[in-house]
Amino acid sequence: MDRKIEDILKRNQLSVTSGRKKILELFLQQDGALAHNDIEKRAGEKFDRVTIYRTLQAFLEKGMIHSIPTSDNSIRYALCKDNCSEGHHHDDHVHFVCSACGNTVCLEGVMVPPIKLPNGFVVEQVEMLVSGVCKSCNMDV
Amino acid sequence: MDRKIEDILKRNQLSVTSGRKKILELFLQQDGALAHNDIEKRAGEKFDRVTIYRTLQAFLEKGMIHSIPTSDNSIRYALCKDNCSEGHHHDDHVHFVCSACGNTVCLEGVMVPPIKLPNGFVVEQVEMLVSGVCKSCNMDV
DNA sequence: GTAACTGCAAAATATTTGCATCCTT
DNA sequence: AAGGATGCAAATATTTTGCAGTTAC
Repeated sequence: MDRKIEDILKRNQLSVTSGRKKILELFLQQDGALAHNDIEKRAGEKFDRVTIYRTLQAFLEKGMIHSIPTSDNSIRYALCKDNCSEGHHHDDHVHFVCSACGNTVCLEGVMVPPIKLPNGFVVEQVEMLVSGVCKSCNMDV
Repeated sequence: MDRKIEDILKRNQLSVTSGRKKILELFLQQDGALAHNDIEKRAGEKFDRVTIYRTLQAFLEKGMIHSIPTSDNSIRYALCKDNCSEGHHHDDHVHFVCSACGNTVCLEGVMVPPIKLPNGFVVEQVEMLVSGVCKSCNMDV
C-alpha cells in the first residue's frame, strides 16, 4: 500500500512527503469523495489546514483528483481513475450524495447519458449529481 | 412589473420590502443564475451583505429560488418556475455554465434524462450541470 | 401596535499569502 | 546543495449571530 501511494505521487511528479502520503491514503481508503473538512478531521490534527489546501490544489493540478460540486457550500474531491490525465478529465460518471449518511461517492459504473442542447451551445463537460439514499443506508433500515 | 414582483412576494408570504423587491427584480431581469456576489455588485451597494444572505435564505425556504452547485466555490441561485412549490422542487432541467462569459443559465427546455442506478440506491433528486460555451458567446466569435 | 425586516457591529469560519525552516531529491 | 514542501503568523474573505432601530401590515 505504501509503495502504491508513493508510486502515484512519483508518477505525478510530486515529492513524496508524509502529508501527501497521508492525504492520498485517505482517498484510497474510502472510495468516496472528501471535502477539505473531512480530511482535516480524519487526518487526526496531524497537519496544518494550509497544507491541506495546498495539497489538494497540487493533486487537482496534476489531475489526480477532481472536484465534485455539491449543493451545500463544500466542494468535495474524489480520486480520478487512470484514464484521467492532467488537465483533461474523463470522469463522466455519476456522483451520488447520500442524504442519510452524507457521503459522496462516485458511481463508476453509471455513465452520464448523452445530452442534446439547443443549437449554438457547445458542450465541454457534463456533470451529473444524484442525491438520495445510498445502498448502505438502505440496508441499515 | 412592480406589481408582478409584489405579487410574487405576497404569494410567498413575505412582506414587501424594498430590498426584497430589488433582489427579486434582479432575478426576473436576467433569466440566469446569480451568486451572492453578483447580487451585491448589481444592486449597486444599496444594501447590506447580511440582508442579501437573509433574503436569499428566505427565498430559498419559500421555494422561490433553487440553488445550483458549481465547480468553483460559489453557489448560484435561480428562480424556480411556477410548478415548484415550497420544499418540493421540480427543477429537473439542465443547468449550463458558460466558460467564456461565466454566466449560469437554466435550460428550461432540456430535461434531465432518466438515470438508472445500481440496486439499493434510492434517487431523490438529479442535478445536471453542463459547462461549455453558450449561444451568445458563440455568436460573438 | 405587533411582528417582521434591516443595518450595524462583532463573532465565527474559511481561504490565501509571505516567509523562515525543514525535508526530498 | 537546491528546490520544493511545510508550519506559523497574518492578511483577506465569507458567513453567521445578536441586537437595536425601522418598516410593513
